[in-house]
Amino acid sequence: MNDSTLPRSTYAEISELAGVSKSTVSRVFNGDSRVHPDRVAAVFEAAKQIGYRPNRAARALSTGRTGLIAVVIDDDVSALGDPFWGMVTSGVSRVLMQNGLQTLLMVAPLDDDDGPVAHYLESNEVDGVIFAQVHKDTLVRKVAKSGVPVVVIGTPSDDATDIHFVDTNNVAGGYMGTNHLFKIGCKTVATITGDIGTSAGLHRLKGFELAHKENNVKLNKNLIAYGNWSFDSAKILMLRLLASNPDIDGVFAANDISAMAAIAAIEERGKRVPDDIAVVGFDDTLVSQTSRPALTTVKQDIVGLGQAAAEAMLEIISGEKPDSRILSTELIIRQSA
Amino acid sequence: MNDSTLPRSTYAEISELAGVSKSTVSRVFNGDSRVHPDRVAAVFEAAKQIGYRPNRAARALSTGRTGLIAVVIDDDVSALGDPFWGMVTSGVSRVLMQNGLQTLLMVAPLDDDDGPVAHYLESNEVDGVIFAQVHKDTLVRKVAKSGVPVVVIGTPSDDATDIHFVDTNNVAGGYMGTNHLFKIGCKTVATITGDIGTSAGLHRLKGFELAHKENNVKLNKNLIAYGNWSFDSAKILMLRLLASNPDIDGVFAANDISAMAAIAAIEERGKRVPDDIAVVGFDDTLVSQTSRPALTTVKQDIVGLGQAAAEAMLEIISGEKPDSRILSTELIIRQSA
DNA sequence: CATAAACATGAAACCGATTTCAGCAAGTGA
DNA sequence: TCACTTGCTGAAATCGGTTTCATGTTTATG
Repeated sequence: MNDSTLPRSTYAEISELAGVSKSTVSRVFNGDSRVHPDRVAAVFEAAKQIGYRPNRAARALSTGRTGLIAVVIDDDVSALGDPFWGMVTSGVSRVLMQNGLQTLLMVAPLDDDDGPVAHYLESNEVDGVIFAQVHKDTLVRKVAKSGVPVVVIGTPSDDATDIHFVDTNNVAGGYMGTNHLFKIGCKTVATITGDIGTSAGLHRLKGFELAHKENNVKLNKNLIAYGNWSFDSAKILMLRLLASNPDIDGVFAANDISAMAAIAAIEERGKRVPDDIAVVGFDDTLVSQTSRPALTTVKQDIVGLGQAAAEAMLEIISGEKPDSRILSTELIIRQSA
Repeated sequence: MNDSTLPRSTYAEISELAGVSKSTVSRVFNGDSRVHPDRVAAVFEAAKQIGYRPNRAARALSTGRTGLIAVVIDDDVSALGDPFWGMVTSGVSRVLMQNGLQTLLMVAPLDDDDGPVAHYLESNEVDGVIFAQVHKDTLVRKVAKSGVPVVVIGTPSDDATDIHFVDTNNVAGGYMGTNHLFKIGCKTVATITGDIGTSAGLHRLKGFELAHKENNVKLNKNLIAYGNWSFDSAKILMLRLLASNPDIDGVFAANDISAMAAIAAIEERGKRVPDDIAVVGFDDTLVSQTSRPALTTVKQDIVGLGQAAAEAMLEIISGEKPDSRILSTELIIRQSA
């Protein structure tokens, strides 16, 4: 059954060695203040001596808490190639680990709210769930309703106000990027959106529209191309935009990868960046530094987003009701605009 | 204690509803063939009716298996920005999930073989550990010795032959990339290595050297620049190479990011890629498709690497002793060489 | 000084599965 | 028909912690 090569160590052994009961051992390890200092010392000493390691399964069984937080990432192709999610996850993992919790990673389709993933999340196998890249929030709502603490990275739809979320200020970011294009003199600014089924995609587009209003530029719907974060879609869209609107002199792309695609399309049509057309991206991932021309982009704190989500989760678990957090963005000016 | 909002469901309830004992319920769920078909049906029917969900903690406590596999990724800066590890991990996760196991992600420094991570891994909290990005294998050896199944992504040092590993054929890949440069007519080929403290970095360099031998080109040690996978280090090294060896006409970079950096450095010095200097990368991550000129690179199956690691882990757990697997590489010719 | 309240502790029940062991029923062989 | 497998089943022990409850000991209160 248990055939570990390590010597087993249990409360029973500590209790024997320290001359106290299992109950007292448990109290000591859980910081119960009522135990006499001498016993506390004896227990710690005994534990150290036999190299005690707690058995989490046993603890989980009796407390109902597993010490695991699931991070659920939507399993579509774009999730894999984009370093974004790895960075978010490492931010989550770092904070959780510092607090004695472990990160359970689930890369799975989120549109199935009755599949194995849904069952797993609802079954108290984890103490909380952090959702990322949400298109549909039916699964999120279902899990939240089952009583499991939930934090969403991104902004849930308006009618899910009871769900805690952490997000980048994508409206401000979209505004910032677009506004920069107007400020450097662009007259005809197009955008390649992200997936507007996600809050990030939608909000960045809102920021784009807001910048038009603030700069008293009439919004031309023909200059909005609806993409899905991917290089291929963005490139096709940019080529189309150039064909139908030859006077474009600025492009705001909803992520760095789309911006790269836009630049590729623009140069393919014999125009130059930034001289003929300026391009602004979003994310400030590695590509924005490594591309040529280096990409002017709206920076978001990706690792910080993961950390904030984990911190929110910790607060919720400890019974607090934290406010949702919106992280600010910053314009990084390089060469492309 | 257990205050889930879901109705609790246990073997006891099934047993009552189905009119059998808990023992029989357990046998049914574990596929014990001795149970009478009628009872099996009754148990499944009862389970479905009350919406039974197993409690993994309870199972873990009595079997000693947790159903968790840890993926341990070395926590240095390069791990974050590089999409490589996210892709590997998603490959692992997919295979494990298909087999009812969960992926526990630990992003942690691997040089501490007596810290909390080490203790956790040795404490039978997980059924197996997959290590990635290994510089030093002291922790790996320690965990393996403690009796926990271990799979390494990468190749461990020669004296750790008992540890199972899964790797890309980096020597062949390095050869392939370098050989291509010779085949297209390059005479003076430099390389920017990865971290040669890792097997991947070292083996790609070996492949570079091998290609020289096969092409009867004398190896010039001055053309080897020792990098660490990062953009910044690679760019500085490339600038140095150009300064000291003005006749370089080909560069093999140990990863795509370094190749991007090399191209940036080359163009900064007023030379053109591939006309003046051809550049080959390694990985075939997204950047190699999105860069301009598009990067000629050695493709490795990154997701497949994760999948292979997970499959090896499954075999080890089920008592087999699988052979270590070496995945092949493929040259993807684009524009940069 | 008597009584109540606070404190410190151990015995035992409990969490929800798995597994051993014993026992009953049916089938086999002599 | 008797002894003996073989097949199927349930009671009870077990995994390693946590928690309740009862008890003995101090300290505070009137």
